[in-house]
Amino acid sequence: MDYKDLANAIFPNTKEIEYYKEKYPKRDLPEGAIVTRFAPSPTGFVHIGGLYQATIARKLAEQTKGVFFLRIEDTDQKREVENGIVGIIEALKDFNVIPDEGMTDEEHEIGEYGPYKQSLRKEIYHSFAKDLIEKGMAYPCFCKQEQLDEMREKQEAAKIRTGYYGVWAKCRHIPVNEAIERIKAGEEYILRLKSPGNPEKKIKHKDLIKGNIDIPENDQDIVIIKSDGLPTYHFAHAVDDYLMGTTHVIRGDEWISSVPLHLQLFQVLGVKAPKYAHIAPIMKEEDGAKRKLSKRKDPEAAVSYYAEVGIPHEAVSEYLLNIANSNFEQWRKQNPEADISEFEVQINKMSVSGALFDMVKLQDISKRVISRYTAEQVYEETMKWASKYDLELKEMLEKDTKFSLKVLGIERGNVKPRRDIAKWSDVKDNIIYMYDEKYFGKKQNYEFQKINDKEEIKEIIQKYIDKYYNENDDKETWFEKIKDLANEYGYAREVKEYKQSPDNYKGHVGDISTLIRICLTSRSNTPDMYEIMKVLGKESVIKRLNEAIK
RNA sequence: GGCCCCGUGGUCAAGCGGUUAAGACAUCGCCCUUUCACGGCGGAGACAUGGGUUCGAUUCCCGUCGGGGUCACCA
Repeated sequence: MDYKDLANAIFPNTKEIEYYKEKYPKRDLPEGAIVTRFAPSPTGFVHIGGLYQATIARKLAEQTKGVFFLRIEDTDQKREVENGIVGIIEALKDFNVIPDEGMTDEEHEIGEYGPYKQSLRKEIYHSFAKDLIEKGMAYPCFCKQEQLDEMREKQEAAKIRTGYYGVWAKCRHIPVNEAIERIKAGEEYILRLKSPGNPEKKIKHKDLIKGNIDIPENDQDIVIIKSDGLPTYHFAHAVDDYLMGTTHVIRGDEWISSVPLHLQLFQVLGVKAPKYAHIAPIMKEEDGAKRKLSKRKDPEAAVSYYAEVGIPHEAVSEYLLNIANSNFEQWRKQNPEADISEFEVQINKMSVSGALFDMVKLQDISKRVISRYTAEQVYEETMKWASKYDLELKEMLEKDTKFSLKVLGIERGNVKPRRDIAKWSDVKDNIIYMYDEKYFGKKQNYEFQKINDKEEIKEIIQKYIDKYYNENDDKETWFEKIKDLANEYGYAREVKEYKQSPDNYKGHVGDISTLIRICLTSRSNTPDMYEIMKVLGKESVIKRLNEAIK
């Protein structure tokens, strides 16, 4: 009895690994092409850090005319979530991260290197596991969970390294014929790697982001096939990324400590390992301590959050690129109109330590992005958002599209566009006072400023309506008239005049226009008042002014 | 605890033995301006710490401190 018999006892009918090696030939790609992937578990939830990795991976593949694929890592059935795959695909799509290969919905996929869902690749893993057993590099382990726990306790008590290795790896030394017998007798088992590593020695690993790191070799006999027949992450990673021709593995740096194991796996499999780029996580500060953005505690950890509050996906992508390569900012300054697909990501410029997530900065970027939009784009995007999250806003906007477009177009499209919308959820509060149906019928709270004497207000506004306001005036005339009005009531026509000799005046033209602004909108801060009056139209303007002095 | 990574203003970050230590966001002041937003100008604000190496260290080495990651039949 030898390893071959053992292998056959465990996997009586699997294909030879040669079969798979031929089925998935080396990819025919130009020199230097990067093949990479995003490989999430199908929980439906995409973490901002995951999107970050996927964004980088997507761009790297694109830049080198390589391939970016989506692989679903569903080897842990406990974590399965219904429609988890679609959730991920949709989330990626929202941010314009489109895989070249991989799952396209819960069942379908594109690409020649599939299946792209690990649970469908069981036989493949079995073939490779069998090959390892034949070579004496893997073995069945019959240890029960309790035995493992007990072992750990002993190790902890003795203050030595925990785990299944060396003398602790009891099943490693079970004779082949005994193992076969126990398997035939129906005893439960899993498969472990017979690690050839020596922790006294260190491997030198050159990470694309972190640079040189020396880590002790792995000597843990980790499990490669679980009792449900599915592989562990580590084994699946090695087999899949070999077969799928992955050249670069881009993943979170929590994986860095398993690099020795992974390298060893590729080594025992006798295949070339990919290059690794370990990305620092996106962190959050809480109570003075840094920690990873948490799925449970931080709503902003989920990419869906940004859609919910209405931050445009370009803004999120820009922010992510900004964290990835700090020269992005400079590039954006030089190419304000360019599409972000034109920006080239350099992996070696990525930060080695985790950045704190900065919502303020994101919103600043978002304001910039939105300020470049036309009124039509703002309308369209806001409508998209509102129809999901704010029906009142949707109704308000679509009731009179032309009017809404005019409202959204105020101080937009010029050289210095307004920069006051960071997210679609800001829009409503920004413009609601422009809508008569929302404005009237509600008690307005006029917070008068310098001019707050009721009688004086009444007089001034009435005078403005009767004598000065004309909806056909051009901006210059319109403002001249406000100056005249100011003058008539003892307010300086020019602010400068007033500042030179404040004793001669009750105030200046600014006080008058502020008064009109408040009476018109019930707000003291608004965009350009001339434009507002134009958009509102005569009827509404007069009605509003009258309402204020009622 | 073992192993690994990291440590430049509040935040993100340039820097790679000699710099007045960039820039962006935030903050403050001034200017522009009928308010706000925009824009312009300016201010404050940093190399965690102790030892080396060196003519010279933010840059290189070691220790300390601090932060993070990882030690599963989860990924």
